[in-house]
Amino acid sequence: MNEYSFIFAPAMRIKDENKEKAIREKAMEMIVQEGFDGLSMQKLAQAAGVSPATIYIYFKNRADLLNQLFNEVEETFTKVTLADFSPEMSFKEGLWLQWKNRLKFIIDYPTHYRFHEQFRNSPLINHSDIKITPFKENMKAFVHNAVKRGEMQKVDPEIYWSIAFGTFYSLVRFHLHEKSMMNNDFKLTEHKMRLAFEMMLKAFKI
Amino acid sequence: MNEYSFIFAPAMRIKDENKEKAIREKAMEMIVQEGFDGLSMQKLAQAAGVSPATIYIYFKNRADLLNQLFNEVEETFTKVTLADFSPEMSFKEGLWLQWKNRLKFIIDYPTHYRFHEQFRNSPLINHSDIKITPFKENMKAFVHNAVKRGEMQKVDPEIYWSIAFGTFYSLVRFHLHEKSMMNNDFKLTEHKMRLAFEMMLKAFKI
DNA sequence: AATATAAATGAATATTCATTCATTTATAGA
DNA sequence: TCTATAAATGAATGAATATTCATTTATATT
Repeated sequence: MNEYSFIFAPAMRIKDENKEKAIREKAMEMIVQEGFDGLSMQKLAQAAGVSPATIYIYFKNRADLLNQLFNEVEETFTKVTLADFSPEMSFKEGLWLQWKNRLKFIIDYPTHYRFHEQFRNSPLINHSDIKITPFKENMKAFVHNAVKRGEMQKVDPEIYWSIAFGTFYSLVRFHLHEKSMMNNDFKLTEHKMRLAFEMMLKAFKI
Repeated sequence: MNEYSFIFAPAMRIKDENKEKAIREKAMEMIVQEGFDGLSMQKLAQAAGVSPATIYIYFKNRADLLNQLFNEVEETFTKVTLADFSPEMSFKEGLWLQWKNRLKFIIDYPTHYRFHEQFRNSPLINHSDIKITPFKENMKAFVHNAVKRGEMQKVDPEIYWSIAFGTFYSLVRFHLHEKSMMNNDFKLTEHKMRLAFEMMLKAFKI
């Protein structure tokens, strides 16, 4: 299949997109539920209703499968997180939108999020910085504007990030797994998130 | 070997404690470097300079090894973190000591810390709440006292935790791995930690 | 020195793994 | 309807896996 298909008119069986989708989804589910070593190609094939050999039509090998999944997740994450966002927004408004967008991603794609969490620092992933560049650009410009307008004090980016998002992600962890710590049933509602958000903001006051 | 050994005078070859220690250490290193599936019993045996069968003298099986390692780490963590700490301390002083103690743990036992990070939410671990109870008791009393003395506003424990420690652990992640985000060489010095700490504290002001 | 005990072992076992390959199957165009 | 093409497959391969077991080895006491 190439751009001259219509001229040379090849006749070929087309790929069944449902198969690839099933493989991707089941793979993520298995990894999230049983960890990376819980994913065997044969068990995955069975779960996806497919022959083991079929997986190798869509993915070069196990490592490639893993990397494709990871990249897919990062792409979706960036898209959801930057929705309606602009670096020109006021510090408070922009940061709150970030929190809301991120919560949306976690609620809408919980498996993706947990999968990403497992591999964010894994040596098994080829972290190709390129993909998250637009994201970083946006965040950098956003902070720059906020400082210029005197809406927040100037700090190391890591400190900014840790207060603004470290707090948020800790709440998310309570929401998602840490049932044993503290209370046993913490649900991160928008209301609770707002409470934490208002407190966190004070840290940046000049 | 039991408490009546001296009476019945058994004659037996004694365990070589260096062997167990080598197994434990190499196992953690291998897991941290290559992930849980990078740990095979035969490779571990080789790395520890021991026969595969020897591992099974000290550990019932692979899962047991993992659990023992995890428990060992949590024990050390609790000890280091609670050093010199008292729930009677002022909010500011107590929280700062927590940050310092935790940083000390991470600096002194980086492998332990990374190992713990990998398995904190893993289904492979039998999380036996019991172990961290003294720790939770201390923290609960500490917050209770601070609220009573009017040093901080009363908030959900998860929100308190997320601002106070979510911020800290995010800094630690930058320090330990996230070389690709932001600047490429963030070193968490006590000075930078103090800057972040002072900002974070403002969130709790009444 | 002899002995009883458990530590320590290397080789063996049975299973599971990722990947390949010779065939078969479905389908778009002739 | 026929044909060329690539999708899809089930079975096979060989390497690696966790665990076991029949022996051997070291040593504290007699």
